[in-house]
Amino acid sequence: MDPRQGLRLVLPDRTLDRDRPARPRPRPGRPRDHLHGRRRAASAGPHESADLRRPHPDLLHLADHDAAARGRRADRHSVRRRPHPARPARRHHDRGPGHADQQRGGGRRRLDRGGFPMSAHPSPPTTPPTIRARFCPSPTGMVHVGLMRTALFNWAHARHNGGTLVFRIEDTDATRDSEESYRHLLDSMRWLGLDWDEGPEVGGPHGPYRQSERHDIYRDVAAKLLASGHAYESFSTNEEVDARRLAAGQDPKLGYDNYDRFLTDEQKAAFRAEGREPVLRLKMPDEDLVWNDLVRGEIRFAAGSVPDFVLVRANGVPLYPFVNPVDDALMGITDVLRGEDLLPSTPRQLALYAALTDIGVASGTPRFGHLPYVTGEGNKKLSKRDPQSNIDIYRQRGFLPEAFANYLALLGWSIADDRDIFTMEEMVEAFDVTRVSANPARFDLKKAEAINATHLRALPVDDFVSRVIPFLAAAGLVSDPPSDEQRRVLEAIAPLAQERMIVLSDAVGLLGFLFVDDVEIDEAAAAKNLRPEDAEVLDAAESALRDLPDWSAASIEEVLKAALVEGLGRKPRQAFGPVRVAVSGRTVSPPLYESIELLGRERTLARLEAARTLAARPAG
RNA sequence: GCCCCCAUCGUCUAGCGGUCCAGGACGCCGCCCUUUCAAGGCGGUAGCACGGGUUCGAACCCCGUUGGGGGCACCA
Repeated sequence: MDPRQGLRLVLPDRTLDRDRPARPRPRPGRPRDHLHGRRRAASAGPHESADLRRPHPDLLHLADHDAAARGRRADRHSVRRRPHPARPARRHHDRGPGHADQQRGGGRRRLDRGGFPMSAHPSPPTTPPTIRARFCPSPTGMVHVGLMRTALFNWAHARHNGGTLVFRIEDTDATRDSEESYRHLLDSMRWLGLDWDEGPEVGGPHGPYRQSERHDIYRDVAAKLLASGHAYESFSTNEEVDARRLAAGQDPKLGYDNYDRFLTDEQKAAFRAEGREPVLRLKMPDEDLVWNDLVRGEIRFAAGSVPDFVLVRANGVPLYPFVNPVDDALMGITDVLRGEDLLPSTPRQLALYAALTDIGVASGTPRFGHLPYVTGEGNKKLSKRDPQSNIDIYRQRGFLPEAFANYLALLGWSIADDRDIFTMEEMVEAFDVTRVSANPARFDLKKAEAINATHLRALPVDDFVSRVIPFLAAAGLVSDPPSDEQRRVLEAIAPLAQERMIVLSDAVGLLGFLFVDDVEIDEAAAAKNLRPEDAEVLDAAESALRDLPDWSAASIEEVLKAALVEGLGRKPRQAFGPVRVAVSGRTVSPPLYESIELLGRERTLARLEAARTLAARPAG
């Protein structure tokens, strides 16, 4: 898509006028809602849409929002919330005196709490806006499990509410971004089963969806912010700021001191004459910045605690804290679900949104929800350095995407108090951001494996077979597609294999012996079960099987028991151990008789013979 | 240093002021089943960080302490 097109679509003057707050008749329900968000409407649960979409006292919501922006007490203007029909709000996060009354019985975690972002106008909407969530990673390096958990929750949130998921690529940092990583991101999304309604490769009305193609848009918005007085040019160097703070007896760590807000034209001209180019900073409002976090409740930053921040570098390159909200605004994002690490930057975004709304670029402030960290060993957040954080290793080991998503979902969310296995569909049906936990969650490989094993066992045989084939093929055990004979063997062994596997790649070790001419016998297994005194077992087994007329698991079991247990007087454990190792090369295998049946007489006898030779060797 | 977030078994969680001497899952331990390994069945282990309030009643609400984490860029 042509970058200019996006610019034309969103930034012409009439667009700016369209939603001006001053205008008497706003348009609460956007026409484009008809294009999107209808997809899942039918599958949305019976009650939650009411919660999200019911007509609401939007004036009060607006007051709510504006109060926050103005530093008044938001709660004073809030409405008592109607309890959720199915589930009342669960906690009260409000802090400080004077909040309790407002919250009692209502809770602050209802979705409608923060007001409808897109309805910042003084007339009740006839069609409540649909939810527009987004996922906007930057394509640097490998794909992180925490990142995909964020993607999952955004996806589930959008799908549950019959909303739209926008996928945007934040590739403004050319030095770190790579095309390879971009492709990898899309691929990982698709592997996990997360689809998007707007974004790369699917398009949409708010493109382009890669920031690298949107520079003109940012330039334009920056100019408007400057012209309207919301932003100003700043010439101070870090050294100058530090010096000023020191001189005032303050800690330089306080950061920028808003000094350049008050520069006169003469001063600016003087700086330019020196050859200095200004950065563009946003003028932060002089009030508390407050919002009602979807997962954490009310969060407040005191007025003056956040300095004026840089929107655009001196060299003209726009920065993430500027570009991200601008895109969200232009793309009509209503719900921002992102990592907890971004929480401290939210007050700046709130201020930016207020400015963008004022100049007509945004039509309100979205709801924010800050998802807890995914941590590794210890309590540190899982870093990109940690090999455990790379989603590829799970995929390569043969985690099922739906099982991995299931586990990821458990990192901060639960479907019920007595259940933790579910499908993607069930997650969509039940997902409620408001019930996402605020505590960091440790990534537990053991649990992830257990969840995967459960999903694996539940797979229909043919599904299991087709998923396991690529792994066997990669190991050179079967062709892909497999031959008829290979398929026959696979289908027969599948039910027995499924309950012995944790990940798909386990099939290589577990089933390999069925697809080769000669097994390689594991040394430890041989040492344990192919000793000289075990030779008699192999002999007896061989003669019992040589002329067995009916080569079936049942007959094999019958003659083997007769020959080894009754004939040799061995305990079952001693009787079948050597045979198992001879046949499969390992001490652990699928059930023996079925394995022998599938192996066939010829290979079985040959392996018994070969093992016999091995066992007869003098120990050592 | 400043700001912010978080706090229930080892881990992930349920808990929404009485139904909780706290429920589920993973892990771990034991038993049963059993040709191995699993699966399955049964049982067990283990937790409300601490201190003050509020209340007839607190895991739950408030305050504080402690502990953990994160953020404080012309990175994203």
